[in-house]
Amino acid sequence: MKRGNSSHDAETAELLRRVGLRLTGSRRYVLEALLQSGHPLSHQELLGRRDSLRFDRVTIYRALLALKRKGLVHDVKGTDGIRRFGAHPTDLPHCPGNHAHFLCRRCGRMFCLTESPLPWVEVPAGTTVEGKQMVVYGLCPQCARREND
Amino acid sequence: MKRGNSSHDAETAELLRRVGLRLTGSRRYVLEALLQSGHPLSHQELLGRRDSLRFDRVTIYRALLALKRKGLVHDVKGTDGIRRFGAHPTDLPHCPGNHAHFLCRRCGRMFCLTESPLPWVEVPAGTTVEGKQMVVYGLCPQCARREND
DNA sequence: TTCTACTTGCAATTGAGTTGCAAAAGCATT
DNA sequence: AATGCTTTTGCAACTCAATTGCAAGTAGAA
Ligand SMILES: [Mn+2]
Ligand SMILES: [Mn+2]
Ligand SMILES: [Zn+2]
Ligand SMILES: [Zn+2]
Repeated sequence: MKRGNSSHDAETAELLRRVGLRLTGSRRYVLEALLQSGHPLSHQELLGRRDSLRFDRVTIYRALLALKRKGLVHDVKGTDGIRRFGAHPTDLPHCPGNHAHFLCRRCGRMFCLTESPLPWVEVPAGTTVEGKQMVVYGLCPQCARREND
Repeated sequence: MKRGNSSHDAETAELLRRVGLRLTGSRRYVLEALLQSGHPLSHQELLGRRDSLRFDRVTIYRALLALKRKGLVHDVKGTDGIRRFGAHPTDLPHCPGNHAHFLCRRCGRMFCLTESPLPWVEVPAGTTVEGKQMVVYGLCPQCARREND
């Protein structure tokens, strides 16, 4: 499968191989996009990115699920009901998304708040905790400026 | 509009009046249900509760929105994409849902973790924070027991 | 009782995400 | 470079939460 040649191209191949995933066009594209974008992306945002290199919607979903299952990306369900996926910065060995995320209600962009690790949470005895997520929402700096034009 | 006579009946009327909402059957029913249930309820859970007293799905949605707008309930969007609403315990004067919530991935019940207030979160300069939510997910004690039967 | 603004029911619609299946492609092997 | 097995892809259909428009009904004030 043909690919555009971009900065993380070799890196994505190496990452996919390392976790035992086949190197396919959609996976390289999605992982690449998540690495380049400085912030988590929704399925919808991933669909429209380049005019060449078009994949089916379902294929993008399945690529995301594969990357998630192998721990290459983390995901957050926003207060808007939309799931966004972020690649882990490759310099940090294991940052499995255990930080808060900010969601702008106006532009819909999500940002990792990597400086805000999630707190320990006390749960009732017998409860099994499998994960947690925190979403802070409001207006990003850009949108806050426009709001009071 | 006819109503079942239950424990919080007078209380709901008083609450609705206090915030300037008209006393309608659907609002009294929804608020009552949220007060009685010890945990937040989804729209779907609210629909099936009694056989008498049937309201349209959309009416239940709109009742929830009204209660939310007036601050009588708080809401959380679960990692399963379903929004759940919880009444504020009336003894606490203002507990606007600023605590973590647990969501069981098996039975779908959500619980308020009122002992875990949400932490302060640092955001980039210029950002406007309007709210935040934290969802801890896994298995509730009941479901955890059944999982290894 | 009357009036009016607000609320409800119904039908249609949006949009995220999932499922089943046949065709296509990755990759290890010959 | 061809073989063969397994995984992945594209397509169409589907599920399900939530929203919208509008006409009919109702709460609450006068
Ligand atoms: Mn993140
Ligand atoms: Mn709560
Ligand atoms: Zn924004
Ligand atoms: Zn459970």
